[in-house]
Amino acid sequence: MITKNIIRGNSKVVRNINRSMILNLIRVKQPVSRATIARVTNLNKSTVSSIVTDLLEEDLIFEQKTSNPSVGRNPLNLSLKLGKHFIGAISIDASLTRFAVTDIDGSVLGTSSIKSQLQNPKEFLGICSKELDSLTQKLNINSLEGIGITIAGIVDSKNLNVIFAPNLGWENFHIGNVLKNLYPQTNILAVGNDAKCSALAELWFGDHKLDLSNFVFLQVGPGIGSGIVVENKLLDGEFHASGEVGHTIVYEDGELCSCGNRGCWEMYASDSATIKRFINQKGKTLNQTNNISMDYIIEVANNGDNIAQKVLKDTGYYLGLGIVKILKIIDPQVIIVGGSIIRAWNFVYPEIDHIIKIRAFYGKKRTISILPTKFKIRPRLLGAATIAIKEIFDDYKITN
Amino acid sequence: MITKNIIRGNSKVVRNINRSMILNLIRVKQPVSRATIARVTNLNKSTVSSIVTDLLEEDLIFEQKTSNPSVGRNPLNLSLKLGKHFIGAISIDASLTRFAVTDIDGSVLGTSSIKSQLQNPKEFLGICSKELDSLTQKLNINSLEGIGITIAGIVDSKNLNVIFAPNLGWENFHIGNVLKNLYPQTNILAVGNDAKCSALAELWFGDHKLDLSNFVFLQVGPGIGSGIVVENKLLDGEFHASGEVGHTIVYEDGELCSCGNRGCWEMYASDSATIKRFINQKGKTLNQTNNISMDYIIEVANNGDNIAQKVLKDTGYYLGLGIVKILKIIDPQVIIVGGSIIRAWNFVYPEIDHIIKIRAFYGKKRTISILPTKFKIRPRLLGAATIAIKEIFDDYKITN
DNA sequence: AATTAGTTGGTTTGAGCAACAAACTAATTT
DNA sequence: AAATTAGTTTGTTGCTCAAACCAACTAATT
Repeated sequence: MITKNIIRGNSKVVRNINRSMILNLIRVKQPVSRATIARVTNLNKSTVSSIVTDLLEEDLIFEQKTSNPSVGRNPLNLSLKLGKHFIGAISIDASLTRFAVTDIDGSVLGTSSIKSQLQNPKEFLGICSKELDSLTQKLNINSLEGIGITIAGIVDSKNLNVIFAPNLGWENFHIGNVLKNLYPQTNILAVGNDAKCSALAELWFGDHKLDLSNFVFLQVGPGIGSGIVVENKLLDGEFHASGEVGHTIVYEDGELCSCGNRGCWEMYASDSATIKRFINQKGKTLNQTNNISMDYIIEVANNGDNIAQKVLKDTGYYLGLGIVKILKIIDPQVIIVGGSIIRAWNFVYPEIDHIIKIRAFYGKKRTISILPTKFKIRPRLLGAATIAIKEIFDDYKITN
Repeated sequence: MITKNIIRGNSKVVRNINRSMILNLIRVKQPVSRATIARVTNLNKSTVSSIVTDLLEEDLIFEQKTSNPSVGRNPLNLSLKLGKHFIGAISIDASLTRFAVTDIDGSVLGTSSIKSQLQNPKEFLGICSKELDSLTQKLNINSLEGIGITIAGIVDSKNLNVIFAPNLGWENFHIGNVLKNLYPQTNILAVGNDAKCSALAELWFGDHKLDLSNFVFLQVGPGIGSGIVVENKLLDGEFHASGEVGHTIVYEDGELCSCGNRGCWEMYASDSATIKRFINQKGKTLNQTNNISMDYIIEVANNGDNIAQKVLKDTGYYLGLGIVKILKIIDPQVIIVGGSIIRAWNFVYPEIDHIIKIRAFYGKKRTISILPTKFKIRPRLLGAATIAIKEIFDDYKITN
């Protein structure tokens, strides 16, 4: 229904919209002057000045003199003020739970990690909160402006509810209530799916040269997940389950998957699948098979191991099969890939590119970039920070 | 980039947002009173009155007395005013071009059709304009408020440019320029892809009980296309090519497709594929094979023909294969299907449903409806009207 | 070195617009 | 007549906007 989820306009909303537009502009284009902001936003100079005054008072930005090489009065450069507002990020995985404290520009101030203990989610969140507090204290930070958590599973981010996280064994867990108890003072408490939040992290803190607004983040790990961004917004899905690409079928009657079906994409292109193929093809030449990792395969491939190279190339081919399906349905600008596999990009990418060239754009004059993520820390951990930071910067937007 | 495509707020924008919110509310919930509008929109009563006065003056709505069973002054019911503003709709196909004139509620006042002559697109549009004019005159209508056109191909709706329409043999045809010449007086000239506009038609004029906002319209014809609606907006795609599902591969190394690849979905689930399978399985028992149509197959299936029934059931199975892929990526509320195949729904649907139950929601407690469209005229023709009507009703929206 | 014109950045002022709140009128039931 | 609901009128508030203004700089001229 067209009348759903529509927000009425009034002067306060207008102010918030313009405020967040200016704040985001400063974040992305910093340093930037009031005059430039007025030019690119089409807002009146006086309006910009008024909002900038507010932002300065809120300690979100600061002003700095510059020398302009051209004529005229020198602009006053505006930039984000760091060291004032801090964010706690938690990424919960089946095995490991990672922590980070970041500034509002996504820069990481410190990290730590503990083993996940998932039997009692409420209790475990208490342990997480202690770990995050100790990390915060170690960094001499008094308090956190917001806390973001990413989870490998289906999450209702609006109602802070973990709907279904089979890898964690959690189902219908109202994480929001627990968080509000642990952090009664903290205004911003945000939870999201790991792949979706990784996509958000790319949108907010990824390579700005890419000018991302429509793209897919593909998370390749033990399984395959994705986050789809359409016109700067996450595609959430009616039941918060969009982008569950790992179990799309690429080979009818293919390999049996844990989901009960045959031929799921992640039976071919995930890390588990790559490792399994490597072990199978190596046969008995391997001493022990139980600790073969992606890192190991990539290392021996780089050292000239033919089988490892073949296995990685095949993974590239399999990745391509699924990526083409995504391209045809979503038609994104770019696909960004995260996971161990990107460290084998030299083996993997040519295969992906090849299959895309054959299959994706018959008759159409276009190409697409498939790029590895450039983040230094796990995208899902930066994603946890992003989903909280987003609430500081983002407000309503006007679209058509 | 987050700062792209953002519109600044000011009082004019606010007025337009609230105006279109109220107008759409009247359209969907009519008849409805000012008081009710104020309640559901949270707008102030006086604001509602002011905007309603404007809409009455513009002849878009009218007022009617009612008797209220409860206490208090009786509300004045507001409804859309019909018979004032008319829309011309054109749907251009490889073989046939259809015309309709509709009112602003999407009700069809008259239709006609001509053979498509696609060699010279500019000339053909001239012929179309004459046909539409004569239909308009026949209906005693003076002028059209807007004209909408749907095309089987990739269309840049913003710039009114047909980028690539292989079935029509058109490429990079700036249809907007031609239209502006033919209709210099008409403010609203809109062009779109047929499947996408069919989805718009479902959003605007489909079954309101469904409360659609996230769904996929699946167009099954000689090929398979789709239109994806996310939060009441069409997913357009970076190159306007989203939803091109017909050439996603369902069988690796399957049937050779005209696109050069093997195993494309439309080689199995389209009408052409269904007809081909019917002819093959009937073998030499058919007198002539060149005029076998979907209608024929459905008719004999209803009359008990086992092979026809089997062929249609198989089409249902194949449709299911591709639908599951869409579900996993988009996670819509509903999928609405259009095309001849829906007249065989009793044969087709159980197969679709069966494969979805097996494949789509492993471990998750949910279901999804796959429904046939309920429109009386071709969805793509109503879609052509919709894309023009949309411009009367829709303006900027505030979202978050 | 001093002066003046021109240019650009940013602020102040007042006008205009739209939503809002509160007080009002209107019409109906109990 | 009292209560209730619908819709209008009036004055206020908060926003953006336009234009005039001040500030600070360069470039050209004296």
